[in-house]
Amino acid sequence: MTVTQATATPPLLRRVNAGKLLGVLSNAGVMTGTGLIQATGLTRATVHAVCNDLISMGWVVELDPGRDDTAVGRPSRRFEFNSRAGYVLGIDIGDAKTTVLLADLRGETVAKAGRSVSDVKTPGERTDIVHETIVEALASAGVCDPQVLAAGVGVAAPVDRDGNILVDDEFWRRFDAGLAKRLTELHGWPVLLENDANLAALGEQWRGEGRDVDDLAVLLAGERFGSGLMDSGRLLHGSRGGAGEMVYLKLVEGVGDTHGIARIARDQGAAAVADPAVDTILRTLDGPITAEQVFTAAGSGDEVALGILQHVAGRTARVVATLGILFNPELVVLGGAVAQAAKALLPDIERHLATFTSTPPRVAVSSLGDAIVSVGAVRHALNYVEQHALDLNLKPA
Amino acid sequence: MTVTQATATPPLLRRVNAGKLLGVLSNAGVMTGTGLIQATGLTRATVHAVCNDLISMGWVVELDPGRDDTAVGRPSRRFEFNSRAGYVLGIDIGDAKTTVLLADLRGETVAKAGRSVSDVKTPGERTDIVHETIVEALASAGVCDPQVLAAGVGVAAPVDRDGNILVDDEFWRRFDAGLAKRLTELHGWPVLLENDANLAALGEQWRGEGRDVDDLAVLLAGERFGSGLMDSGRLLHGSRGGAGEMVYLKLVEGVGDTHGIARIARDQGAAAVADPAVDTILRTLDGPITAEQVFTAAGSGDEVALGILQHVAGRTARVVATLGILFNPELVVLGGAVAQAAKALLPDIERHLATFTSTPPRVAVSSLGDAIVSVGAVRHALNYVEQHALDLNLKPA
DNA sequence: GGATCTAAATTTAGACTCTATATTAATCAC
DNA sequence: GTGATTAATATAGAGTCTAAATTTAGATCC
Repeated sequence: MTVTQATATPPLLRRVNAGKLLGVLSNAGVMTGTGLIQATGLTRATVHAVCNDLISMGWVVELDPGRDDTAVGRPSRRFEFNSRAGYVLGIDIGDAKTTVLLADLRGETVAKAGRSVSDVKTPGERTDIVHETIVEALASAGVCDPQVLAAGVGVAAPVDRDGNILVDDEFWRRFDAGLAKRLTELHGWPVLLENDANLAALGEQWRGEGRDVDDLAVLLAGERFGSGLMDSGRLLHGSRGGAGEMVYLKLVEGVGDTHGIARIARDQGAAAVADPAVDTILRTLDGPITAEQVFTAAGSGDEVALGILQHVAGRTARVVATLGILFNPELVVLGGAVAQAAKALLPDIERHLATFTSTPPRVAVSSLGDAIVSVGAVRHALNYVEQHALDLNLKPA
Repeated sequence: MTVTQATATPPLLRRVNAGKLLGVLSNAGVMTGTGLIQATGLTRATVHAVCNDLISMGWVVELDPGRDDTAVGRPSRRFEFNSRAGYVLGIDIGDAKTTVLLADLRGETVAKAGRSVSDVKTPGERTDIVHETIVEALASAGVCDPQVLAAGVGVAAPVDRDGNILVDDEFWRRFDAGLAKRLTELHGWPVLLENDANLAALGEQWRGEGRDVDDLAVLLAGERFGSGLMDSGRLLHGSRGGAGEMVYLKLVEGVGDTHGIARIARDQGAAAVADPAVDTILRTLDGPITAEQVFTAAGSGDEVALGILQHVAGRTARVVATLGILFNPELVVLGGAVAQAAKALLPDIERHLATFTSTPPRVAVSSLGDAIVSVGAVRHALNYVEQHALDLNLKPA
């Protein structure tokens, strides 16, 4: 048998150089030809050839010639990454709320939409709500589907490296398996599923407390503990997407379950009120006790509420300690609904933490608020776009 | 200012293709030109050009032309990875024993040497012993230092991604910091430090129970628990090399410290003997109780010893559970001195494990015995060689 | 032994991308 | 306008690849 030889000419070098140049341009501002020569080590001829390619593809725009550094000589050609060459979506499908962020290719938010979902019954209903929210976000910015290059989607379930949701529960499997496919059918862009805590870690590293930190854990600490783990800038998934799963907490002394800060505060607040022997401001409040009320009461000096927060701090410290010791992140970021309130707990958490390990991680509170997952989802989509930039066809508005 | 242009022509494509071809050849047997064309997708002209390069560099040898598949036509040129183009060392510097493995570039062991070290006092002494063991291994195979391309070295301390040992203890820091530098001075080859449990994970994935497993944890379970974690084929290090550190076990219910299987078995055996009310074969044995004796006694039906092993199994299951849940490996391999004995505990461990998680990892016992770290160290060195192959100068014997 | 067949090696031509250098162009200062 | 300066453009040349034509080494058949 005669072997037929390879047919297509892979313009490998050109591809490599185009990727390199696009990388430089995408996280720098306006750059001159000379600047690119210095940044990439390539020749001027090559830089111009590649830039012309990138311009014709739509990834780069050329500005009027001008001068940045010197005031003499022929003005430089000036190139800029075309951050409006396309858009990405960051979608957080939470239990109670679906959030959609539309961002340009620099990650700047262009539009935002949200829907609170109280009681969703079927996979179809859920998908519909997500779809509506997306349509709203796109419409408010005047962006149409063909301009969207990818969507990152965070779900509260294990997701493996390939974006497959892996849960045993039949209902959720049907819901989630259908979701990505359905959204792609409806809109045409690729849907990249990822675990919500993992996206939170991406978000924190990108635009949160974890900038320049490559070994990072994010602890979502609201109703239930969940964690996203990043080692050397890479998210951990484990074999079935289960990395970061916190069920082991039931084996941890002084923790015992995966209940988060809000839940514990609320439960203990309610328990205190239920005991007539306990004296606390909380009793004077209407309706069922909320976590916020406990934090507020502690802020105004209520001894019982303070005691609850002490307990919560100790408990949280144990959770952080286990993560900190086994994974050795440089930083653990506390996120979720309670993040801001948890700021007051930081000193206590750090104090407890020091009793568990002599090399504790830094602990910080997320400043991304409830956008922590959707911001990470945007980053996830951007990563995909950067990876596949030279294979994507950009469509003008 | 005029920008001077890049000077050197980087033969990037050729490098890429050479790497690709070398990769194919290094884990295949004899290959024909045609076979390489099919494996790489390159043209015959390119394949031959690159092969000629690799032959002149020493990485590949050409055999007499022959035919493998068909019996007609012109015989093929036949190429083979030159597994004796150089050698690597895998060194395990354990508490009690230093083991040195000399392997060829396919990883086949060529020589082996070991030294038991009872009481070493100074960093210098330790280095001397390691050096002696290396010299012995090299001599017994007639290999000289210039033929050695790299050495992987496992130590029982945190090691970061760059091979730096990070311990607070001043003594160990001096010892370890000096070690790599000193060995390189003495022998000339690069020394790649890595944590011993991490190397164990590399070893298991390469030649142990973890073949074809990319998400893997190795639990060294002898005297003290230690773990090496691999996610998607990559070892975890954490920010200060501390990933896999087990001190969190002091927070785990039913565990409480990092004592390993051997230590617990021995301690509980001794405690049983110390209690005159307890009836056990162990009492009839001379000298202090050892872990082996407890396992043997259990094998012969001693109730007390069986009870101890039950306890050890439950305890180990908790350790495996925490790793399995948080990190979600496909497989947890038990390694260390007790590995073979622990085989008997597997059913019990798995039974307990199922009570902690509904998706437990597979659990297996290492078959690499006390070579688990040194085999991993060989793999670590081979990884380095593969990575840097085209930059290394091969020296003939 | 010589013709014939096959598969692979070798040769040759051509395309592409890069570097390096020479030439041209645009702007400012005087 | 002239000269200095800096960058763009054009040109030449070196490498590396693909693709197609040609040659070669052995097996088979008559």
